[in-house]
Amino acid sequence: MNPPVVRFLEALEAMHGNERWHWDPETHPFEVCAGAILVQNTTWTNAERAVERLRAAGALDPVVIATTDLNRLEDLVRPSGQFRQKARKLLAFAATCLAAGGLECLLALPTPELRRRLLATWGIGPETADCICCYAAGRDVFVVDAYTMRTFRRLGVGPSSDTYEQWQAWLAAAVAPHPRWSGAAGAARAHALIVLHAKRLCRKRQPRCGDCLVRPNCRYANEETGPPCSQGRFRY
DNA sequence: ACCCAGGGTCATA
DNA sequence: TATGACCATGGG
Repeated sequence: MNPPVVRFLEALEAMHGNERWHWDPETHPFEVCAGAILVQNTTWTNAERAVERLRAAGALDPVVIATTDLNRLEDLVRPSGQFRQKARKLLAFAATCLAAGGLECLLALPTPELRRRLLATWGIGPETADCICCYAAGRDVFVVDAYTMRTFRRLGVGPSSDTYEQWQAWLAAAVAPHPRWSGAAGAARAHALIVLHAKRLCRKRQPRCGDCLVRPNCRYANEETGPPCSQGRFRY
């Protein structure tokens, strides 16, 4: 276990614990999967528009997706950007579902096999696969994304080697066996908090270090040539 | 009028 | 295996 990392997560809980996260446990698994694909390299607001359009069309379902005309699908997911690619990615994921005997069967597979099948699906890479494992299948899998790497790099901690797998293993080792942050629920909670934190305070540009409880322990916030930190006028 | 966002694929060397 | 082009909408 890595105490500074655990303390960091506790601080995130204090700052963002009351915020709502767009994938609560009752979100339908297919909606989570579609969202994970549609949010690739875009903002959540754009992805959410596409999800709502799919919902309105009754297309948050692998069978419906698989039987929907490609042009129609492209039109539905247009607001998420890269709509031609993403329409094909949804089709490919729907095919993976059907090949497994349905979404429920796919998500019931053992984690290694589930991850293998997701990664073998065109359009699904490590991050999207782990997002689905964690939030749709409820597995003990850490999601590594741009937010995760940015916040931990700024904090001044991280794996020695800068690959996706190294970050993932480092995170898992950093929290285990802490009951609150390890395990499936812990991994999901930690990632959700990191995303909220990176969006609201630890932003790429104009980070609001002045509002951040972690500031005393953050390398980035205390650099001599300091980042442009705003002064605190933000309440928790 | 820029610039970039919670990636992934493909071509090239 | 490493790097870069490409995808494309919407918000700052």
